[in-house]
Order: sequence, then C-alpha cells, then structure tokens
Amino acid sequence: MDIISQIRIVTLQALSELYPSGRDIQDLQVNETKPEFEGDYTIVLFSFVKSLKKSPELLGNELGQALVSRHPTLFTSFNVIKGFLNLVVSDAWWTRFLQEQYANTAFGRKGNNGQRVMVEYSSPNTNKPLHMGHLRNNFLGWSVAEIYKANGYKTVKTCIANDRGIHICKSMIAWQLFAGGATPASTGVKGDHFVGDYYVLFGNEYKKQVAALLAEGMSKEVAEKEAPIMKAAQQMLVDWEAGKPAVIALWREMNSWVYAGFAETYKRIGSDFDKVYYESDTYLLGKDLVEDGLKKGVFFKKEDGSVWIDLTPDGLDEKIVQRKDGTAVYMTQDIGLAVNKYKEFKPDTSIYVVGDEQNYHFKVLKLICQKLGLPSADGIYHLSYGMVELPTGRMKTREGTVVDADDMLDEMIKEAEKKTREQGKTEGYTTEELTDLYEMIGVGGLKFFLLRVDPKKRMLFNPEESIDLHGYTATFIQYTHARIQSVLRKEPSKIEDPNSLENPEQDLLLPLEKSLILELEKYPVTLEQAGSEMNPSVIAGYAFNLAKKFNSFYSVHSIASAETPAKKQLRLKLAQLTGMVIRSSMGLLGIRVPERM
RNA sequence: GGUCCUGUAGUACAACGGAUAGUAUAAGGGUCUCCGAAGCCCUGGAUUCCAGUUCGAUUCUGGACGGGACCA
Repeated sequence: MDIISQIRIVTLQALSELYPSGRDIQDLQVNETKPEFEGDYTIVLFSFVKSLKKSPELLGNELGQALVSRHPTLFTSFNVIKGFLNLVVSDAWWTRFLQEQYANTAFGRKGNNGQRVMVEYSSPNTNKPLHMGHLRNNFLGWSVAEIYKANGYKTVKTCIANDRGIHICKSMIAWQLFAGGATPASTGVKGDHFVGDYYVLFGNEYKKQVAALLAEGMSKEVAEKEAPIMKAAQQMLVDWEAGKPAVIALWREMNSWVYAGFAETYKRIGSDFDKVYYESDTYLLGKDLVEDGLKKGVFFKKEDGSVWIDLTPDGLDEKIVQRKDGTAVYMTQDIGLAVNKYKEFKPDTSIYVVGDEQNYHFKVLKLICQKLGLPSADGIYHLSYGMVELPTGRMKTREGTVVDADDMLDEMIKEAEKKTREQGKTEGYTTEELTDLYEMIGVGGLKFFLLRVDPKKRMLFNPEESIDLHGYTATFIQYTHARIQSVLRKEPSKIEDPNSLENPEQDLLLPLEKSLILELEKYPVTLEQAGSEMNPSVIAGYAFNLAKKFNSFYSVHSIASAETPAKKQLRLKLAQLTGMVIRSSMGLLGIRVPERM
C-alpha cells in the first residue's frame, strides 16, 4: 500500500481511539511536507480542531505522540508547527519499500479489474494529411488507453475514418479536372498529401470561379452556390450516395491512397487501433433509433416532417435528429455508432477524444442516449482537448497556416540528429541504430511537448521551443535513462544480497537518496491519478521530476565508489528502479528511451 | 441573442481550500585529473480587477474586464 494511504489509515485509527467523540472525520488531509520544514508527510489539523474542541498545537502533539509510539516502524519523530503535524517516516520503511520493488518490472501496474474501456481517437477526414491538432489527438488517445491498461482495464482502441462526404468529393472533382491521371505512385508524393493537394486545388479553383461570377454581377451568396466546380462536387456526393459505380471506384481509389499515407505516419508515431470504423458504413445508422425515440415520446415530429428532441428542460436547445427529407444528421449517426460499439465490445466506459469545439455536441449526444435508455449512455465520456495554436494564431487549412504532421516530425528528427552529432557520443553505432535513435529522440520530443500540457487547455505550439532538447523535455528524461543504464552496465558486481539494506542504524538515508525514494514511491499513485483524470500530462510531469531528482542525487553521490558496500547496493537499486520507472512512465506516453545516446 | 470554457513571472506550463505560489525557458555566475556536462549548483521576476464564503482563497460564489469555443 502506498505511504499516504497507510498514514491516513493509522491516523484515523489513532484519532478515533484518542477522541471517541470525533469519529466521523472525513476530510483528513495528508500532504507532502514542504521542504523548509522537517518531516516527510504532513497532516493538516485545522479541519478537525473545531469538532474536537482542542487547540491545533495540543491536538497535534497528542496525535503525533500516539502515532510515533504506536507505529515505531513507520514513524521516527514528529513536530507541530501552527496547525500542521509533520511526520518523519523511518528510513527502515523506505529501504524496505526499495527492497521490495527494485526488481519488480511491473511496479505501479495493476492487475485486471474486469472493466473494459473503449477509446476512440484520431478520427481523421480522408481528404488531407494530418496536422499538429491531429497529433495532439493521437498522442492523447493512445496514451490514455495505455494508462487505462496499466491501471488494470481491458482497452479497445478505435478510430472512425470520416471517409465520405463533401470534403472528399471536392478532392475527387479536382483530381478529375486537373490531375491528368497522375497518382501518388506516378508522382512519388505521399498519398494523403497527394489527395490533400487536390483539395487545395479545389479551393483555389472555387475561389476563382466565384470571383468571375461576382464580376458578372452575381451576388456573393448566389455565386458561391452557382460556381460550377461546387455544383460538380455536390453532384458527385449525390452520385456517391446513389452508388454510381464510377464514382465509387474513384472514391475507393483515392481513399486507398490516403490510407497508405496515414499508415506511414501512424507507423512512425506508433499509433495503432484494435478496430476501425468507417463513416461510409455508419452514416445511415440510427434511423431505427429515431423510430424508437418517437414511439417512446423522447422525440417529436414537426409539421414539415423533421424529427427533434426538446432539451430545454435540461438547459439546452431543441435539437434536430432527422431532417425533413428523412436523412440522418451527425448526431443520429453518432448515436447509431455508440449502439454498435456497445453491441460489439460492451465497454463500461466509452471515451471520445475529440476537440473542445464539440463540447456541446457530446453533451447532447450523451443526454439523448440517456433519454433513449441506451445501456451505453452513462459510460460515454468526452475527453475534450484544447486546440493547438501557433504563435501567429489558430491554424486554418484554408489560410495555409497549418503545421503539417509529417513535416514537423521530419524537422524534429533532423534536429535530433544534428544535436546527437554535436554531442559525438555515438561511436560504434550502426547506421540503423543511429536512425532509430534519432527517431526516438525526435518523435519522443514532439510527443512529450504535446502531452506535457493538461489536455483540456488550449496550447501554444511554438516550433522553435518544441525542438529544444533542454529542460522540461523528453530528451532530458531519455538522457537520464541512458546514463543510468551506462552506470549499471559498468557495474560488474551484480545487485544482490537482499539483506544488505536492513541496517538502518548504520546507514541513514542521505537527503538526496531519500528524496529520490519518495519520488519513486509515488509512481503507483500517480498512475492512478493520471487514469482517473484521463490526463497524460500528470505522467509527463512525474517522469520529469523523477529524472531531475535522480540527476541531483547522481551529481553528488557516487554509485560505483559508494562509501560502504551497503550504500553501493542501495544506490544500485535506486538507479535500477529509477531506470525502470522512467522507461515505464515514458512508455505510457508512447515515448521510447535509449540505452545509450 | 443563448450556453460553455478560460485568465498565474517576458514566454510556456504547475499547484485535492493549507505553511514563504512551484518548474522550465530566457539573463548572469560557478562546476568535468573521479560512475555520461544533452548534466549539476547559485542569483531575480507572477495569481487581471472588485466584492463574498472561510481560521485560511490561485483554487469556491457573484460581478466587471480580457481571451476562446459552440448553438440557430
């Protein structure tokens, strides 16, 4: 059990025995002691001085006295300052913790809890390549799934490919008009970029046509509707829905180019899915649910035949769920897909990693599902993340201000190579090992940069800063790992002698050793917190702090030539566990760590 | 018009209602005859404003002013 829980339990016990009157104390706070005071953990006394009718000082002293005398193996001493009871945890407790965990490769991970979580993320449109926003989405979704896995859940990673609709028709029309039969293979252009280029061409041509119509005296509104290329795209969408073979064939082919392109990028960033849904399969879903909802009286029909739900009692609006022509809206599809997901995987929780511009949509989705009485409804959770902005403002595809994912990855890897060369520590590496190392540093750096921020917050992406390899970065942590492995490699005497740590009187823990152990001990709790908050940035912050603590420790105390054999064993174990926890926590972010760099 | 999110050093990010608000960057200084200096150590700067709740507010409530998103 983790130390804070343990302290909480013994404290509650002591309190109820000392003061039978105040048994129902709930808000017991156990915090880390601030560095300027003596102690490891602190109990905040203010919250229950009132109910016990004692001064904080008296209460603190009585409680501290009781804790130290009843649990001599846990606490060695205490002090009371104002309303704070500071407890010193015994070195023996910390060394026993280290002894028990240093070889535990699954440290922090939980066993199967029987719960199932589905995480939908990535979900790209198939008409253009991925950009920074998609990367934040991918990294988040993948990492949250891994964090759940580590917390004992069964996870299903899923993705919905938005493979149909007007956007892809625009690329298709432009390709027909301007490509002259060119393909990714014939041009050597990556498939998603290739198709994206035609999407841009469509936009340019459309602008030209609208301008021409305006010059003829047409109003802006009419011109935007009448531009021939737009009409052609809309016709193509109609033909697609009618299943016209030539259109379907072209659609298939262009999508296949895009998928090939995506596959390359996914491979590079390590994204994977257990199940991919396609909008072309799901866009008609949900129609029978509309019928069902009408029957149940959850929905109502307007005079024009459109179907709505009234959410004004819930503080929202009326929301359309089926158009008057009987076609589905996004909401209906999403309900249908939610039902399908539930049928196939029975998740207890179904997480959607989608940008915060869709907060309203998901609120409504969940509410409708609940009103329909769908079993999946309560498990729906929108993991909403903020937009990625550039120093120049928001990214806009149409204004060409997007940062392309592939370009950014290339740049990061190039920078990693440059800096690694400057360091000149890679003697004896093969070419493949070098390539792998550059990717590890480059891709890892980008992932860390995007994951270190609380997901729900908007974040600023500054390309200059993102390629920095110092400070709060993946590289710093990777470096720490490499250096730990270097020490362990050089240390010929194996870690052994399980009893060597049980001599606390002789070998007190030094402050830097202790602070490192305390940090290591927090890993399981941190992992739980990251899971319950669905927040990988918690892990990122933890891994950084851990690396920092190790570096501080390492720069002062020698491992190889420790003062005593027992100290050496202790430090070797510390180093080994630190290395393992770094690897494990970075792994949850999808970031690999090198043995050397 | 309505709903929701958000405001912390020059910049980017932290802080279950708890002690003197942390960290990174950027300035400057120190540090490799000794396990990896992509490191370590030292030195300055911030809670938008006004009320309220509380022993205690960056945190909770209301308002003002900024920033952002969504709904028709």
